[in-house]
Amino acid sequence: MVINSSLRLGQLELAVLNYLWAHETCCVKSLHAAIGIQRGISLNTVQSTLERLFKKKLLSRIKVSHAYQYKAAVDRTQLLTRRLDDITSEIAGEIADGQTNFVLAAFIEFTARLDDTSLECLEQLITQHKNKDNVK
Amino acid sequence: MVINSSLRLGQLELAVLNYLWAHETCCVKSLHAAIGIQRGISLNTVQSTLERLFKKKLLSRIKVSHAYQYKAAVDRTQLLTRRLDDITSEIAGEIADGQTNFVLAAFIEFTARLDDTSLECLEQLITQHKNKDNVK
DNA sequence: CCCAAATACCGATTGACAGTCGGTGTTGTG
DNA sequence: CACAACACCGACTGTCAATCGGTATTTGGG
Repeated sequence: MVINSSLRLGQLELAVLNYLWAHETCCVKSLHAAIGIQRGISLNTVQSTLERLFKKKLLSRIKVSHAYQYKAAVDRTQLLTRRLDDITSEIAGEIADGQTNFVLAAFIEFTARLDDTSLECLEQLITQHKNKDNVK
Repeated sequence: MVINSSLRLGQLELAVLNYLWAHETCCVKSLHAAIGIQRGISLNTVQSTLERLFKKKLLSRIKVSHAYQYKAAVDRTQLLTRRLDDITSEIAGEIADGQTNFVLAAFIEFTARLDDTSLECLEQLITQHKNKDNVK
């Protein structure tokens, strides 16, 4: 019995998502051509991975004639936000009030390492986000 | 062959870390008393988990008479920062220049959900971090 | 100095899950 | 309506956390 609903993704699953984030939509065959062949894996393997991702609600699909057309159901930011939820609640146990500072500290720490302008960029995004709220 | 050096931690491992973050240092026995007994697991299971965490360099230990005294080798913020590295590079493939905006966006998104004052708090931390750099 | 209890360490087993693919069922289209 | 293209199911593997029994080791007391 695992309560942990944490969204664990394998390498192939991530590769599929990355491809779909860059290419909007595609079918199993072209995905296999794009990321499967170079890995020496069969079309069926790609197929299974797509089905797993579909069951996880990370992909949507519509049937076009024979084949499904797959599309990412979440974007990078959404998935990353979900993963942030996962790991912070793992590490914090519960995100209790006032216990969130270490999370923010890690954000700053991480952002500062990216490059020289990242912290400024983060500040701008905060300002933008506040304005968005006001407009609402 | 798995290149993925990603730091995956199980629930018991996390529980151990959480306990050690709150209690500085302790031995296997008291850890078992604190978090093992209520789970109905044996002392050996706790022991194995501690060893696994030690091998992962997440705990340090010193021998006091018979028993080791274990201590967290990383704090919450450090571990979270490492996990941030993991998941962002998973989701981004490579963190290329200029491709980091979605990460910052997720940080903002996540922070904004915490509570009303979190974004202000984040701004303050940014300012503090900048000042720290200047002083250096 | 040696024994027994406390403790560490090793190995085996289980369960979950991604990756992998063969085989079979289904379904449009010529 | 038959065939090709595709989806779906089931099986097997590898990895890793969790679990614990058994054995080696160490130390404090007699």
